[in-house]
Amino acid sequence: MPKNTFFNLPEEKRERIIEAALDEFAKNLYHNASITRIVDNSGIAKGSFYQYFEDKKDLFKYIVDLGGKKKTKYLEHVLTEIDNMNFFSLIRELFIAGIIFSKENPKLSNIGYNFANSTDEKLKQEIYGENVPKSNYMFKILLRKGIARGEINPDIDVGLVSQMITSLSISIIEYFFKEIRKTDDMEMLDLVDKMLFVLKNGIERN
Amino acid sequence: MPKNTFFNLPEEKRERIIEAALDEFAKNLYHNASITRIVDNSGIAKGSFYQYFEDKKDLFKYIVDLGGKKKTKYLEHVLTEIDNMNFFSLIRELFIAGIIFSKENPKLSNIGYNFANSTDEKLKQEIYGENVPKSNYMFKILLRKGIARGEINPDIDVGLVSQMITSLSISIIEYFFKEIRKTDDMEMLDLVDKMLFVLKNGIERN
DNA sequence: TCGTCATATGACTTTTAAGTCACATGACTA
DNA sequence: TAGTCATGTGACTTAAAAGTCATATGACGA
Repeated sequence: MPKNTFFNLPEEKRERIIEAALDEFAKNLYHNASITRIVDNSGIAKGSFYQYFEDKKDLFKYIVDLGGKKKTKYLEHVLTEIDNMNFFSLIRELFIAGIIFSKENPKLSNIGYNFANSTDEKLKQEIYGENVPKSNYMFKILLRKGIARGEINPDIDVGLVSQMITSLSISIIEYFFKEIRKTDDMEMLDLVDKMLFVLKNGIERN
Repeated sequence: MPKNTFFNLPEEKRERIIEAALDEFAKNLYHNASITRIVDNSGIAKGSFYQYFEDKKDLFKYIVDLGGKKKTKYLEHVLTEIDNMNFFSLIRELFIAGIIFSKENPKLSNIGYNFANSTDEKLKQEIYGENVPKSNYMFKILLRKGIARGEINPDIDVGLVSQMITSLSISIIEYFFKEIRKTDDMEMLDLVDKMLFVLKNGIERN
């Protein structure tokens, strides 16, 4: 947790520091990111930084947490509908919310994605603590509900398929940024629907 | 390219250096990996290292290339069958070959995977040069052939689906290591077939 | 006006890395 | 045997990072 001094700062200054940190951590993985550069780019003194944060990890955890909370905000309205919508509609809304989050918060999204994929398990433990994000787990629950309701083929391997969907949910964001970029939202919705069609029906010609 | 001195080394010593480099680069991303540790762990002097390699990048490129060539060896016998096998059999063999490569070369596989996922485009350009691996592209070709042969639903978005398959081909390796680990090969084949079933038929209950 | 306290500062210390270089070694040649 | 050349060496140089600390500032209350 940042120190009180950080939260006492005038908002404009706090934003400047967060912006510089987002830039730095979006461009560099944790170990390669430089506090010196963050400090230079936000126009504060090195010493001041350590008035606001315990250390580099403290800042990084703050940023990762910001991202997690913000992403949760994008997803939560979907998850309240969990008992009112069928499986594929839920997944559709989750994918869309995920894409919009990444579109509106590209740096936060990038930082979270890179960190989640990093292999430094010790650092992950320190940063995530109890809050390890497990989208796998969420999809497992949704799949089980879907099977119970008769929407999903009960013969599937739920563990494997939830991993597949997790991986597709990331993949669609990558594809979106790589191939579509400055699109109108219609194209994005079209992409999501195409992916869901494949997930529903497969690609074999019948 | 390593210098001639490196290739003139007795095999045992060369292997020691490669082993130490694999360890280091598998544990740490490029920027965080330490030549000093590689040198210590392989029992050679710092100065000797620079007799063998131009610099850190030279070694890393050599290791990444090793991985690429080795992986190609695992895949190439499948690709010679491209006109004799149907789409799903080809994909099946490619997935299996990929898993076996990762199983038999976990460090090389890890290094390649992490590097391919890294965001340092400048470094990627320097390391890959012309040889940027594009498994997407391979799947695109296979999909087009599959559509031409009437095996694949012609309405799919080939670009999107090839991205999906690329992502699944990585996902299955992750799942294999996470959930199955010390398996007999039957379990692995079962996993591949389950994933392919979903890709073929989707998960919706009919 | 004076004193106090939270905040601001940047030169400094320490650590760790990549890469260099003057010199050592030892096998093979004339 | 003497000389040469490829190879081996580790202390050294340079660079860049995280984190520290003695000191400065300035707002506010008495």
